[in-house]
Amino acid sequence: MLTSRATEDYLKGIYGLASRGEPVTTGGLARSLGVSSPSASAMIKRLESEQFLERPQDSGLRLTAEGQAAALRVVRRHRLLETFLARVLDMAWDEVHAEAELLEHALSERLEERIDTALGHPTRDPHGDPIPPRHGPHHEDWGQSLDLVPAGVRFRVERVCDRDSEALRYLGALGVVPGVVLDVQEQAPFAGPRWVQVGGQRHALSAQLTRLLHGQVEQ
Amino acid sequence: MLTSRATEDYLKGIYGLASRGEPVTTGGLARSLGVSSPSASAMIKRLESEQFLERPQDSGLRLTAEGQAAALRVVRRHRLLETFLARVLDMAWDEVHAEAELLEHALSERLEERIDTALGHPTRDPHGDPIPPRHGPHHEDWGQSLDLVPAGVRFRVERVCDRDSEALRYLGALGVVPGVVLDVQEQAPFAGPRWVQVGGQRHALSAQLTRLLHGQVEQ
DNA sequence: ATCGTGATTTAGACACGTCTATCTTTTTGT
DNA sequence: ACAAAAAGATAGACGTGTCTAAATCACGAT
Repeated sequence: MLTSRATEDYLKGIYGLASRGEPVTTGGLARSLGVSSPSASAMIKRLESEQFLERPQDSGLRLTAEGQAAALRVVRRHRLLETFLARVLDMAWDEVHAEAELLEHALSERLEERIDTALGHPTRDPHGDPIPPRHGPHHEDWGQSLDLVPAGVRFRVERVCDRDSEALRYLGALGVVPGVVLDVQEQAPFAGPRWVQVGGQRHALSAQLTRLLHGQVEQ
Repeated sequence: MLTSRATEDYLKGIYGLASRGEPVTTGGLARSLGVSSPSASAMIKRLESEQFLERPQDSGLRLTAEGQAAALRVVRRHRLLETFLARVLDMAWDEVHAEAELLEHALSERLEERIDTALGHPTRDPHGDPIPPRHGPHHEDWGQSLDLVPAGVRFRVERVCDRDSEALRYLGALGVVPGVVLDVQEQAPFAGPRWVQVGGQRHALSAQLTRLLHGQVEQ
C-alpha cells in the first residue's frame, strides 16, 4: 500500500502503454519512463513481488487487479490536477501536464476529494482524457486516431495526447481541441500532410500531429 | 541547487528553529524532524559540504546566505500553499499545514507564481505567519507570546503556531484567530490557566495554548 | 541446426537517506 | 578537579532506485 514516487510512475507508465494498446515490455517501459532497461527490469521484479504486476505465461506483463487500482488512483490524481490547474489557475493546456506530473505524487486523498468537489466531479481533463472515478469501473475509450480516418468525413475530436506540449500549443492555436468537429479532407501525396477544415480555416496536419488526435467519425 | 525533499525539510527545520530563537543543534533538529541524531548528523555534514550550512567557531549551526535563501524558498511555498488551500479550496486552518507539507516539495516556480498572483500577493498565511517575498528581505516578527503578557491589557493576536492541529481547531472554535483582540485577564493560581475574553466570552487557556499565541499588546 | 540480433536479466557499483549500536567529546554537578 | 550525564560523531547495515558492462535468452534467417 506504500507506493513510492517511482512505484507510482512505473504503474502509471504500465497503465499508459496498456491503455494505448501497446505491448508492455521491459524495454518499452524503460523508454517511456526514460530509464535504462536494467532499472525497469529491477522495478518490474519488485512490482511483481508486491503483487502489482503479473506475468501470465508468455504474454508479457499485466497489472493485477491491485496494480490496476493503484495505477488508476495515480491517473485520477493526474487528470484531476490537470483539470484544476487549467480551470482554477488558468493554466494553458500545454502546461498542465508537466505540473500535474510533479503534484500527483503529493496529493492526499482529502485534497483529491476537495478538488473533485470544487470542480463538480469532472469526467474529462483538458485534453479530453477521461478521469477515472474514485470507485467503480473506468474505460479509456480512444475512439479512432485521425490518421486512420478517410477523407470526406466529419471527425469529432475527443482526445488530444498531452505528451508533446509544443504540439498542444500549436493545435490549440489552430482551434483543434476536444469537442471540435473537423472536416477531414484529402491527404497530400507521398505520405504528405492531411488537410482538415476547422472554423472556416484549412490546415495541413502532419502525420505526427494527426496521430495525436483521437475521436469519432460523425454521422 | 538540486534540493531533494529531505534537504528541503532539513533547511526548513533549521530555519524554523533559528527563527523561533531556539538553538540549532543536532539533537534539536533531529527531534523537530522526527529522525535519529545520527541521521541529522549525517545530513548536517552534507549540508555543510554543499555550502548551505556553516559552523562558526563554537556557536552551533548557522545557515549560509545560500542556505537561508533556499530555506526561505521552501517556507514561501509552504505558506503560499496554506493560504491557497484555505482561500480557494475552503480548507480549515488546522488542515492546511499537513497538506502544504506534502505539496511544498512538488511546486514549480511557475505554479508558485500563478498561485501568488491568483491570491493577490498575500503577505500572511492563515495562521498569521508572514510569507517571504520571492526577492528581498524577510522578517519573522513573532511579537510577544501570550504566556508572557501581564493581566489587564488588550492583546492583538497576530500569529498562531500551526504545528498542533488539535489546538488550532479548538482555538478556531473559540474565535481566537489572527487579527482578533483579546482582553487578557488574571491567571488562575498555581500555574493555572490564563483567562481571556474574546467576543463577549470568557475562556480559560492553558499554558500549552497561550504559548502558541503571538501578537502585540495594544495601547 | 546454428548463427546473429535484439531483448532481457544479472552483476556490481553508486548515491541518498535512514536506522541501531558504539564510541568520543563536551557539559555539568559535586 | 573529576566523575557522571548529555550531546554528537562514527561505524556498519539496510532499502530504494539508478547506472554501465557483461551475460543470457529467444527467435528468425540462412
